[in-house]
Amino acid sequence: MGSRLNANLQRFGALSAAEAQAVDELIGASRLAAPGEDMAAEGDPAGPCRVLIEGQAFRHKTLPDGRRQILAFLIPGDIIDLPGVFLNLDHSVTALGACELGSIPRTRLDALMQGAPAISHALWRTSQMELAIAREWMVGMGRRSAYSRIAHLFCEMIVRLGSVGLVSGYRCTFPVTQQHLSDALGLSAVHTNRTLQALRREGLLSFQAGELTVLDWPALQEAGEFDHTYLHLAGRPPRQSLTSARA
Amino acid sequence: MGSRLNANLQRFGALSAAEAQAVDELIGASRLAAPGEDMAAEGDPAGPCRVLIEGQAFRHKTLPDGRRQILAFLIPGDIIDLPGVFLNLDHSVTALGACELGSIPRTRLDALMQGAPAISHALWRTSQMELAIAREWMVGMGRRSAYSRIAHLFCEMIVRLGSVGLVSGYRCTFPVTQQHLSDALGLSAVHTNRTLQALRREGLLSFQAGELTVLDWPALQEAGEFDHTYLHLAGRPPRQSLTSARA
DNA sequence: CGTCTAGTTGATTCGCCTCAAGTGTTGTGG
DNA sequence: CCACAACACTTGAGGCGAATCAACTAGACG
Repeated sequence: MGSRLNANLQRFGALSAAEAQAVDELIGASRLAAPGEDMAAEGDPAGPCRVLIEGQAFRHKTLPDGRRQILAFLIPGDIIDLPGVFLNLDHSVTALGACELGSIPRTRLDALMQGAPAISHALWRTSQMELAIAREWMVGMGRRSAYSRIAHLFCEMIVRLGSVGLVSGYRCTFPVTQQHLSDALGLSAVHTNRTLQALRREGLLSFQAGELTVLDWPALQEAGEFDHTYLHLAGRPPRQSLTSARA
Repeated sequence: MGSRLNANLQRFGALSAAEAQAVDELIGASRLAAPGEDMAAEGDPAGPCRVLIEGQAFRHKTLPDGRRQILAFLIPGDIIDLPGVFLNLDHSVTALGACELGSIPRTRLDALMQGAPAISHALWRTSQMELAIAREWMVGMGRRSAYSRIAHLFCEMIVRLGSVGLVSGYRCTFPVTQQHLSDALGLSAVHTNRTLQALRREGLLSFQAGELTVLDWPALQEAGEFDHTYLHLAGRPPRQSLTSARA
């Protein structure tokens, strides 16, 4: 369903029925990506613009000696190649679990960005939201403790996944290993492990086998100094469970 | 001179003469900001879109207890309010030295983003470049040592300022205190001080009174693991001095 | 069953932080 | 012209958070 893209673009404000339909028609053939597959690599020239329809992925840079920094997690509805549309890609994108990808022809995209102001604005907003998330990550890596950082990331994923209907009962799929978490937060795997244990011990969450369950949402937010406003999702922490297809 | 904006937008690719003129005519009245003045604060609603014509500034978030994270440095030609055009601002912007600001009416901006593909694309590229810089900062804060991070930031500023003609002889104005550097890099002021001393001791640079001079550009790049490609400036490290007005 | 990967644990080390003074410079008012 | 703030920078001492090194366990898989 391409309408995941619609769900994404309309998180900030509704599109008209015609526009929404135009968005759905954007997406051509979809294809699958296997877990761990590199969907894009550093230096790739501009190509088609792909959308993550199902599954999760991450952007990352890996240094020559193996150190890796994860830059963003992508969830259904996110646009993979927005950076690559205008500049050469300066990082890689790898699938976490199995992914389904949609593809938008460049000509169609260009046409809409020129001719459909509402869609163009929606694309701008998603791009600025990615920047807003990056800024919050910088605050975390620069100024927050490991404990806070981990809590904050989990809060963020709950709200983001919730906004596209992938959270129910404070539970969601987040198929990352502790090593992924470490690389996203700038920590060692050992320290991430111990800190995760502390979060579990305090009863804030459970996290195993790629499934995250928040057990004490207020406490987790406080631990992470989490304030959802930077996500610009009109204050939509998961109050009631937004049960959704195949959550 | 509004043409600083043109210099910025055309760093990636030329605009036609007519487009360049349209860009220059975008900017209405300019005004001055005093050193340390907050030019925008967290939570500000969308307003006019301002451009930094002269001087430098920085984006930052300050936490309730006083910890501060600097998110970006803005240099002449940079657009201050790009994040605020589409979403409420989630951070503050403060002048470093004295600044001159130009202002673009929203209606004019919207019209150009719809009607002038080349300008619209140039805006997209600047936005994606800001994201690219943010990503590189994440790599630094997550995975690089204090020594590397400082070196990297200085390399970045030299290349960015060089791309708008504000570097001559590997020397540029960068009016930040050690505290600013610390807040940008996620370090304590004490440690920044000691690490700066190391960089000076090794003869890589001099940095005092807001003026940066790179004494050993190859060594500084190596120390910072600096690879300019993420800046997408067509590999323009400052070879020959690009002397410029009032540099 | 061996092998692989993810997670866990302990011991040790170190990069960076915090606290606490002290220096130098600038600006300001008496 | 001299206190004296105010600020940026510097230096020393001590401590903690997180890294590193090194096993070891447990489940998944062929």
